[in-house]
Order: sequence, then C-alpha cells, then structure tokens
Amino acid sequence: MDLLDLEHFLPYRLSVLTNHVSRGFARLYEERFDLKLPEWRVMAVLGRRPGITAREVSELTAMDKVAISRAVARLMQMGRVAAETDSADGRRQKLSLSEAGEDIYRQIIPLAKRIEGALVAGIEADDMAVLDKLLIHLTAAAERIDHD
Amino acid sequence: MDLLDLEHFLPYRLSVLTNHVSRGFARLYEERFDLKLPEWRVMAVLGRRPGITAREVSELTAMDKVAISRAVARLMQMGRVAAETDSADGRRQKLSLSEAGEDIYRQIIPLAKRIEGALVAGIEADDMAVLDKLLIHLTAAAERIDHD
DNA sequence: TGATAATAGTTGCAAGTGAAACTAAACTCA
DNA sequence: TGAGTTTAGTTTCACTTGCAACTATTATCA
Repeated sequence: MDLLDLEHFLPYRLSVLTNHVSRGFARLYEERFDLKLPEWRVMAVLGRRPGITAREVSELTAMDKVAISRAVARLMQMGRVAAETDSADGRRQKLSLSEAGEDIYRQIIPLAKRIEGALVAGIEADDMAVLDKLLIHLTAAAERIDHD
Repeated sequence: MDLLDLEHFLPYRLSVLTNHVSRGFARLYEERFDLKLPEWRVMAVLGRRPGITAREVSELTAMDKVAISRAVARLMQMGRVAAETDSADGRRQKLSLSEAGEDIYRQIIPLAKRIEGALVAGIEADDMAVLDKLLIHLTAAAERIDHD
C-alpha cells in the first residue's frame, strides 16, 4: 500500500512550524500590548504606509476584509488608529496610526525583530539566501494551488 | 523610526505560505472526501500506525487532544475508524482505519503527494536538502519560542 | 440622466477552536 | 487495601473566523 509519513510531508511540516511561530507571537502581542495577531498586522502595515485604505491593507496582507474591518474597529476603539473619510470617495477610509498607536508600534518592532532573530539564529548566510528564494517559490506555487 | 516590512518578515511570510497551502489541501479533503484537516491528519497517522491511542496521535501530530477526540468521533460515525478498548487498560482506545477508512486513505495518498509535488516542482535537489535542514532548525527554534 | 453594476466596508450567523472542568479508569504507596 | 493522585478521553463554554447578505457610495453607459 502507498503510505505517507506525516513527518516528511512538507505541507504538514510547514503547518506545524507556522503554528508554533504564530502562537509565540500571538502571546507576545496579547500579553504585552493587548493586541491580536490581525490587529498587529494592520498596525504593522499602517506604520509603513499611513493613509492607505482597508482594501489596500487587505491586498498587502492577504487578510480578508472582514478581519481587517474588525481589527480596525477595535484599534480605533483603543485609540491606536485614526480614520479619515476620503474627500474624493466617501466609501474610503484613510487609516493611520494615532500617537498612541505609533508609540506601541515603536515598542513592538524591536521585540518582533528579536524573536525573528531567535528563529534564524545559527543559520548560515548562504542558507538564508536559499530560504528567501524558496519562500518566494513556494508561496507562488501555493497561491496557484489555493486558487486553482 | 525603526520600521518593519511585513513582506520581509519571516514569521509573516511563513504564515502566508502556510495559509495558502492549508486552504488548498482543506478544499481537496473537504470536497472530495468530506474530511476536515484534523480528520485527515488522524487518518494519515492511523494509516501508518494502526492500533495507537488518541494520546499517541496527539504526540505524533502536535494536535491537541480535544481536536483529536472530535475528529475520531466523527470518523467513527462515518465508519472510517474503528476503536477497540485496550484489554489491559480500560481508559485506552486502540484506533485503526476500517476497511472504508483504508479505502479513502489509499485514494488520498497519491492526491496529497501530487499537490506536494506541485509545490516543490522546479526546486533543485540541493535546495531541497537545504529546505529539509532549515525546517528542522526552524521548527526546533519555534518550539522553544512557543514554550518559552 | 438615470437604471444597473461595481466597490468599500459592516453586520449577522454558523461553524471551528481552545481552555478548563469533568468523568472514568488505573496507578501509588502508606 | 484503599485514599489520593495521575492519566485517557469527553463535554461545555466562550471566543475567533469566514462566508454571505447587507448598506452606502461611486462608476458605467445606453
């Protein structure tokens, strides 16, 4: 019979790896900043691209628009994000970090980079380059599989 | 200000990649076999290790025991998994695929391998070896981060 | 111009998920 | 032996998530 070992099966290995990573980050954001992962992602994007709309956040992060809508609603309630209706198109909300939001953002960045550093510590530069290339390749293939 | 580009941030990239892969597989299992991902994982493990208990499945897959309990319940209801109480320890249920379960299993394996093949198509053998090494390294580091 | 279609974003609902409490069985060791 | 502890597995409940339907606004083009 044709068998399959889960421990050598790439989709499964990716899933296990990502679950560990995401749980670790989720705990950091939650405990120290009262942020859920989607909320942090929205903040991360707004930190780099202030003034973009929810739809653009969706395109940049591949998160769905419902998740973004909810994340933004909560972030505004917490006073971390400000929205301004686009004067040219009343459907659009231009989003950006508030003062308080920027403050949190500045605190998170170094922590996030530190954890990422722990993840890749000990990997050779050559291998990191291969990793980068592989991620691009795999992600493109995975998108095709997903949208087949 | 210290900034962070999500698109170069490894944890985020892993998350996007894995989401695409998992969604693609979930659709396959769901549409063609009426199986959810956790159910398929349980079947995959039982295909290789018939007679193990739910707890052992949990250890092998890093899924939590609630998910396994539910998956097993549904698989038994569908007649794909059989359980036998351990004669030596009445708490333990020895699980295995039924005839019908093995039949499904045999159908899924080649499909799963085909999708995996599509994912890695075009990757050089050298790079695949690096990928294997990196996954082991990253997963170990991620487990430490998760259980820190 | 004005009926129809498209787009931005929200809300409601149904299903999935995880933590914690719970049940039942089996150990442990005085 | 038998009271207290540990372990296997289930149930419950609160929370998250995703899809579909909905509202409001803008674009299209006969």
